[in-house]
Order: sequence, then structure tokens, then C-alpha cells
Amino acid sequence: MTSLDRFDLKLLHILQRDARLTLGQLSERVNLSTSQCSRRLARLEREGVIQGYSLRVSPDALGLQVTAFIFLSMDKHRMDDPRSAVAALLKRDEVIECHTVTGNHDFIIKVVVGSLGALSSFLAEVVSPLDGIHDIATQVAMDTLKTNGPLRTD
Amino acid sequence: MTSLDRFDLKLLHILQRDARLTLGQLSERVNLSTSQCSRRLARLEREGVIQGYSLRVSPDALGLQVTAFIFLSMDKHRMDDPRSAVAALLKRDEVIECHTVTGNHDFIIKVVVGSLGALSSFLAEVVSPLDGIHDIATQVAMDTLKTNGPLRTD
DNA sequence: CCATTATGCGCAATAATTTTGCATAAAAGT
DNA sequence: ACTTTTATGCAAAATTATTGCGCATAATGG
Repeated sequence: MTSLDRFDLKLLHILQRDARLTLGQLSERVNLSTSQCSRRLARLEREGVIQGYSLRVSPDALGLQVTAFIFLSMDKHRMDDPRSAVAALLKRDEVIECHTVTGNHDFIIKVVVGSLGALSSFLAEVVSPLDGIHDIATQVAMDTLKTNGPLRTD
Repeated sequence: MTSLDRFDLKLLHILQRDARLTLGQLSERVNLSTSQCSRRLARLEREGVIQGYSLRVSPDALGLQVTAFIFLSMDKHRMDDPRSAVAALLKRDEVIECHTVTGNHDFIIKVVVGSLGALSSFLAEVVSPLDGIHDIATQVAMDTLKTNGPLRTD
């Protein structure tokens, strides 16, 4: 078990918002020396609290203009192993997120693609052919008010 | 307009997966000098292709064990300005993502909170009190098969 | 089609940042 | 209270990032 004190939480709070601050800038804000910040971060990484560092890229700049949520229901017997039921989906770069959920559907899947045409192809060529599909519903995002929001640290 | 050549795309592809590679490591993989990688990244940041750098933090380590999707419908007249209709939500740290969507509901909102109790409080104290709410539906994620997947770059 | 200009490049010097050895101080355990 | 462990800051060392410069290549314009 890993316990996080207020310094750790503050580091995580700040770095979630800008992971490119230098240790110098970080140390000012949390009131610790740079060396200690460095060591604490190393520990948080080692213990898996920090899972990685990534870029936020503008989807538009990549020509990805459509975000959609796909709701999937499977035939009952396919749900003993949810992961393998949608294994083919998880590998696809269009799939940003995939969860099993309570409610009418079994999976909720977030995809980001170039166009409505690409969404349509994805549904027809990747989702529909999956084994044991019972139902597919799709909702297209028109306006993204917030994404990749940081987790609360307090 | 910003055009991205194969080097830019390769940089974005790699850094989305690990934004902490050094310019040296990066330069090997893309076959460019470190100085040129540095300059290209500076440009991508300047032009907004790279929107920022962030941490992937383990929700569990922060005691955040519940991910849920909240579906919100508003009274018709509240939807002329979607953003202000949910402005109070966007500020909240529990809200990771918020979109307007096609279909039965107006908004889809992803939240990450500590417990089902916290989810319940959030719904009762933050969502329900919003002005002009017509309907609320919630789906709790049981298993997260993929999150924060990188965008496709090709 | 050549001249001019602009853009992209790598190298090497410089600057900035991160990591580590070490001594000290604070906590924790006995 | 005493010992052991853990956390800390400082300063040196190592690593990494940035920039000036000269050269090449490609785009622009006459």
C-alpha cells in the first residue's frame, strides 16, 4: 500500500495540469528542494501512482473531427469474459476508451475518427463483425466542453 | 493552417505514448538530430498541435474507485447556450469529460469519484440542482478496459 | 531557367535541468 | 532515552535541452 502525503498530492495536482514544469518551478510551488521533488517523483513512478506521461494533442490538427460514443450489448453468453469479447476493439487506435457498464448496454466505447464516414466504416467493418453482438447504438459528440480533465487530488 | 509531415506525425505518435523520452531517444527513433526534434516540438507547441503535457495518474492510488457516465437532458430552452447550462459542472474536479451529443440526451458527462456514495452526493448536490434539468440517467463503469488511448496519427 | 530567398538541417558550444553523494535532521520503533 | 530508519537540503556531477552557425535543399519570383 502506498500512502500519499500532502506533498505527493500537491505534486500530482500540479503535474496533471502541466507535466513539463521543471523541478525548479515545482519545488517553489510545493516548498521542497528540487532534489526531494525528483526523489518523490521517482517513487511515485516506481510505485505506479504515476502511470506515465503523455501529450495532449489537438484532434483537429490531426484531422480527427468526430468524437462518438458507441454503446454495445452482447449476447448473454459472451459476457463471461468481457475483455476477450471486445479484444479486437481495444487494439484499434480509433478507440480511446472502453468500459463495461451497468444499465441497458454492456460496453461504452469512446472513439475519435476523421469524419462521419470514417465512423460509419468503423461501425460496419470493425464493430458489427464482432462475435455475439446483440445491439449497437451510437451517439456523436457535437461539442466537447471538457476532455482529459485532471483527477481530483484532495 | 498547420501541415504535419511524417516526422511530425512520428513525433506525436511516440510522445503520446511516452512524453518523457529524451530528445536523444526521440532522435534515434525518428531519424532526426536532437536539435531538429527540439525545434519541431517547439513549433508544434507554438501552433497548438501539442496542447500540453500531462500525467497519467492511477485513480486507485488517489482513492478514486468509481467511474460513471451521466446522461443529462435539459428543458428545450436551456439548450441555446449549452456551455452555460452546465458551466457549474465543468469547474468540478469530478468531471473529467463533458460533451453535447446527438440522441435522446443532451450531454454525456464522465465523472471519477471515490465511491458510489460520493457519486450519489454528486448527483444530488451538484447535478440535480442545475437549472432546467429535464432528465438524468447514470451508468457506472464496472471494468475499464482502456482509457486515455492515444489518437491515431496516420 | 537561373537567381534569390526562405526553410530545414546537423554539429558543436552553451545553457538549463536532473540526479546523486553526502551530511544533517526529523520520525519511528524498541 | 537510544537506535534505526526515513526524509531532507546542498552542492557536485551527469544528463538533457537549446541556440548560433554554416551548409544544403527546396521553394519563389523574375
